[in-house]
Amino acid sequence: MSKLQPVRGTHDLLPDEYRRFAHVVGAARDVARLYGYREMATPIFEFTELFARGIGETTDVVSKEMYTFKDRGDESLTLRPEYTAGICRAFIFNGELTQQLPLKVFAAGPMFRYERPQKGRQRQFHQIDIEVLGAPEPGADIEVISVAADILDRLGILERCVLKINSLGDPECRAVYRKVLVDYYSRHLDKLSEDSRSRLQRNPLRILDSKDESDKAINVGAPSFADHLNQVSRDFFAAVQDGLTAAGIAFELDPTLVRGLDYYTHTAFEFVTTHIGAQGTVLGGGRYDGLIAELGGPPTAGIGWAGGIERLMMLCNEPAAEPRPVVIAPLGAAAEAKALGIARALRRQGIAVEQDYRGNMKRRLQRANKINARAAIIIGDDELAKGVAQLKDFDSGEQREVALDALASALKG
RNA sequence: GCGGCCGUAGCUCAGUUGGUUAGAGCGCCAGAUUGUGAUUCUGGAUGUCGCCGGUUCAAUUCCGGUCGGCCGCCCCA
Repeated sequence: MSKLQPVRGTHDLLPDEYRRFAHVVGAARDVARLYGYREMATPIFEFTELFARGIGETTDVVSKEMYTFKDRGDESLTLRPEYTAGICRAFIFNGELTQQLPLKVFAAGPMFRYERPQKGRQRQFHQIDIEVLGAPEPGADIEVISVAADILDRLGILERCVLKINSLGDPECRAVYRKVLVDYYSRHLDKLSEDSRSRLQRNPLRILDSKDESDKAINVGAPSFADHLNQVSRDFFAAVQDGLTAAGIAFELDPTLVRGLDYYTHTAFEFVTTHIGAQGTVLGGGRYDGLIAELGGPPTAGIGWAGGIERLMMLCNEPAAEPRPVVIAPLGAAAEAKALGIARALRRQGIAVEQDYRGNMKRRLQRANKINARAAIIIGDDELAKGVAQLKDFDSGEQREVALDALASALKG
C-alpha cells in the first residue's frame, strides 16, 4: 500500500475529477481564444539557470522550493515552478515570435514546487496561464485582467472572488520606496517578528502584509507606496484603474499586495476567495517589463497571470453532464457480429454507442443503466431476420421496433 | 521550514476504559425460471484497523518513529 501511494503532494486525477479539470481548462481556452490568444506549450523542465535568473535567487520559490536535479549529462535542470520564465525563454529563442508584437499566448500544464502540502497546495499542481509580450501599454494590463474575469465568470465563480490590485511602480521608484521602508523597519527592529526580520533584506514589502500582531502595530505608521510612486507609475496605475472601470470589472486597491517573484513591476493583481481555505489566491499575476531583457532578450514589456486549476476546481460547480450514450445489446453470436457494424455506423454519425464484450441481456441492460445510457438497441435472431432492432428508451421504459437503417434518425430525433 | 489535528471495508463513519469470529449506511457481487435495466425482496463478500518498532500474557486500542492527509503560519496558483 505505502509503496503504491503517489509521492507526497501529488495525486491521481480519476475520470470524475479529470472531467472537472478539463472543464476548467476548456473554459479558459475558449475565453482566451475569444480575445485572440493562441495556445502554446513549453517543456516541463528547463535549465536551472533560467528560473534562478528569471524569478530571482532570493525568492522562496527559487531558494527552497524547486525540484532541481542533474541529468546524465551533468546538466542542472529544474522542473518548472511557474510558466512565465519558460514562455519568455521560448520568446527569445524563437525569433519568429518576436516578429508580430504583441504576442498573446495561452498555456496550461503542470508546475512543481517543493512545499508542505495542504488543501489547495500540492507539489505537482496545474496552472492555466496567459501572457502578453511586447505591449507596454496599460491596455494590455486591462485586457489580461479582463480575460481572467471572463474565465472566472464562465466558470460561475467570479462573484465568489475579489479582484485586488496594486502598483509596484517601476524599478526606479520601487528602489526608493524599498530603501525608505527598510529604514523605517530598521528603527523598529526590536518589535518586529522573527519572520519579518528575515524578510527585511529579502523582501521588505512583504512585512506590510504580516499577520503578526506586533508587526501590524508597526505597519500602522509605515510609509505607503502610494506616496512614493513616481509620476510615470502613477499615471500608468491610474490608466489601468480607469480601464477596468470602463470595462465594468470591479476591483479593490490593496496596498499590501506584493507578489513574491522578483520580476514584477507596475501592476500586480490577484483574484482571491475565502471559500477554499488558507490558499485563497485563485489567480494572480502582473507586469514584468524587465524580465525578458534580464534573461538576455531584447527589451520587451510583458504582463500575464497564472491561475491554479485545482483551486479553481474546488470553487466551480459541476460541469454540464456529458451526453448520454446509447448501448447496443446483441443476443447471440450472429447479432453480436452484426452489432459491431451497426454501432460503428452510428458513431460515424456522431452518436455515442457502447457495446459490452460479454453478458446476457440482463447484464447488458444493467450495465447500460449504470453508465446512464439513454437507450438500448436490442438485437436478437428474430430482429436480425426482419432487419429491425428493438429500441428501448430508459427514461420512459418504452420499447419499439425500428428498422436498422432508421436507427440513426430515431436516435437523433 | 515551524506549530497543531488526524489515519478503521471502495466511500462516509461507529467501535474496542488493551481481551474470543471489528460493525452500520451507501456502493459492490449473487439470486427472485426461458431475450429486458433502474425500483422492491432475499442472500453474500468486504479489512494485514496506514506502515515499522516498543511496552504487555495479550495491542486496532497505550508509547515512539515513519509515511500520508488536513488546519494555521510561511509562501503562492
